[in-house]
Amino acid sequence: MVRVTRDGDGHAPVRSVDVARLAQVSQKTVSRVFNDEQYVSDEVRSRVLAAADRLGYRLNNAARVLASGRTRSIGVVTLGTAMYGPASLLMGIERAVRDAGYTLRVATTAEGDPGGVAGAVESLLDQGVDGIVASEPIDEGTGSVRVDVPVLVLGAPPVFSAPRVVTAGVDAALLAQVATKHLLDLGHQTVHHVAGPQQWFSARDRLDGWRTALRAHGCREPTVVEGDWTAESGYAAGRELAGIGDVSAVFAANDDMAIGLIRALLEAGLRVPEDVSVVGFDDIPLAAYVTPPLTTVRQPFDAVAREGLKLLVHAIEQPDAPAGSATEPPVELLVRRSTAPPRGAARTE
Amino acid sequence: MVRVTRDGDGHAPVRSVDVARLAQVSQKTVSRVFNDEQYVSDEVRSRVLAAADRLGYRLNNAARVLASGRTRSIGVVTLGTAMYGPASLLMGIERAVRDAGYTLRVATTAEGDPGGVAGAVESLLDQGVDGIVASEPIDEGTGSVRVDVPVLVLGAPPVFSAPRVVTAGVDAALLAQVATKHLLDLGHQTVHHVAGPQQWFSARDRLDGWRTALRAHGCREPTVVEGDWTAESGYAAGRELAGIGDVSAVFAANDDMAIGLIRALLEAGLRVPEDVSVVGFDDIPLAAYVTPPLTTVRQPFDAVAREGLKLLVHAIEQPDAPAGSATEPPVELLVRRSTAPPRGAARTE
DNA sequence: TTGAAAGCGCTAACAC
DNA sequence: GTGTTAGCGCTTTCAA
Repeated sequence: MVRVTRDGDGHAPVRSVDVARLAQVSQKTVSRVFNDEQYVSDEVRSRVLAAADRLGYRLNNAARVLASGRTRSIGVVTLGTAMYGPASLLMGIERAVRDAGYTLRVATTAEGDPGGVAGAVESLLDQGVDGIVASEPIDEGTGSVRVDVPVLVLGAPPVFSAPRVVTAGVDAALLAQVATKHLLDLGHQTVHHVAGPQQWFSARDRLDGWRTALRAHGCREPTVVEGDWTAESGYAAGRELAGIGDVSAVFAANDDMAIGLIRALLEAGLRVPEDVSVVGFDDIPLAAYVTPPLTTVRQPFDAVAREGLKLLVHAIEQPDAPAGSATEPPVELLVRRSTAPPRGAARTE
Repeated sequence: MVRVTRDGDGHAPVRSVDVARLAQVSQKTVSRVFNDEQYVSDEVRSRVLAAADRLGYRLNNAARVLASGRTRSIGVVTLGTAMYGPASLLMGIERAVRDAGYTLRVATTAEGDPGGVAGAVESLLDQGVDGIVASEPIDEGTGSVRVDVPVLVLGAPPVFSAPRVVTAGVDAALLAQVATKHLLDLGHQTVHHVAGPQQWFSARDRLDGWRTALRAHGCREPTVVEGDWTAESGYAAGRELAGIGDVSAVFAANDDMAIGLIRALLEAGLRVPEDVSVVGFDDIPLAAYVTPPLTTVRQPFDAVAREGLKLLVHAIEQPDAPAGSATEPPVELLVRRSTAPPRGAARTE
């Protein structure tokens, strides 16, 4: 199913001088018009625009970048996956970048790709960007990468050495704590945890939050089962937990794993939430529609991207001004139907 | 949660002449080394590399693009959403672009954004790209956009006027037909359809495939319910269908809507698949883990992106050679637990 | 195998 | 308000 259409070629490369000649003005005036500079009379402006339109003129970006030293583009390093979290963050970044008047360059890293983040950053730098966004970089233990443009790190500590490193992100530990506390408040003796891969900073934060909540309630801390964010790994974790026997509440580090987990519990003959309560993390669009509808905490990806980018653009455009700070987005716990008080209420099993 | 680190600045802009001076060669020789051209002795090459390394030299991309007229970058126009389909396609494109030795520029359109695709294409052209990928452009009825670089259209007819327009995509109609036929073969009298938004070509193709299958079996064609790809709209469609009464099988145009649909059926007291069978479309990673596990057809996003990009790169690099053609990916129907023979077997209700 | 010269198309700094 | 003059840092001839 492939069609190919051949079409006229031979386009004459139109430059600003050509437009200038036709409009009977200097080349610089054309430049002024196309940069929305002041000091151009309306009459000249429209003459230039008309000429440009007639010739099909388009400003040459490479020449502009070379002459000005500014690319007006921002590069983002992200994990090359369609998983809801990373993809949402990427889309939020794209929107924010565009709103700020920049263009976007993307470089992805595969998980396990050695020197992935560092390599991706190098490639963006080669392409020429005014700033870089590292979206949920995983811990590669590479020490730090030297970069000469401002960097925004989303969802991780500042692992770069750059003129300016700005970080933003939700307080994942706090969200995890809220999720865990919800289960504890329901009366569960303790809460098991299906964690994300521990090279991810956000996975560690969630684990920390879970642990904090348990300690605050003086609960014993069950062994953690580690997944890889996929529903499949959640399913495997679910089989493992179903085998243990005394599991009454589980906090999964993301919704996908929570859904896989629930599936495994169901297949093991356990009902959710009657026998086991499950809380997820992210609030993916499907969370409210799976069976049972999933209780979870929301990650405000858009807000994080927007806030972070504001800081980055500030660092790019006012290199000497102090950076502002991102406002903390509100915590949202969405209680749906996958959680309930433990069986037999206030009775120990 | 924002930390800012201030770091040394004052980087001297190192140019190839600086490297040349230090290595005691001409600037052109430095250029040769960095472009992996031949006719450079090993000794000179290593001297240049050493000098470049010492100075921290990095080739200026804008200058290179300006002088060569080639950007070695490809732009992609995509819908700015984290939905599984578009996001998967984007990730597949990114990988394919990188493998082909190009860099990626992204421009998104919001649905309903007037002149969205055309505007996004313009912006990519302004940035300078050697080729453009239109990923599932929706029908804007804008006639055609004039572009002077090759264009790859994914999942839609060639709506551009360009030197070369190449299209690739799965045969959505065929997949939809297979999905529908599966239900019919199970013994269902007819199959209802929850369609995607009809400005999407792929939504229309799925509708067409469904219709074709029904006709081939001589079935009556129930009224179509149109959703917007979200689980929420699938849920709404489910409530509507549950009200009808004689629905025994439904083909949803994507998995998200199928999941929302199932939720609504369940809430209306209908069991899936005992009372109603449901088939989705996409095979999202969660499909196998929701309850009940969803029968669906798989969209091979990666293969489509890879095949399409091969054609695009070919069109960019050999403008005069005939375009090859994409090999059709195999159709995959994944029968899971959301489909079964109708209640009461071969009996009309 | 290496080098010299001439732009690529624009913006910046300064005149008028 | 508008024009002039220099580059930006590279690749492309063409010589040597």
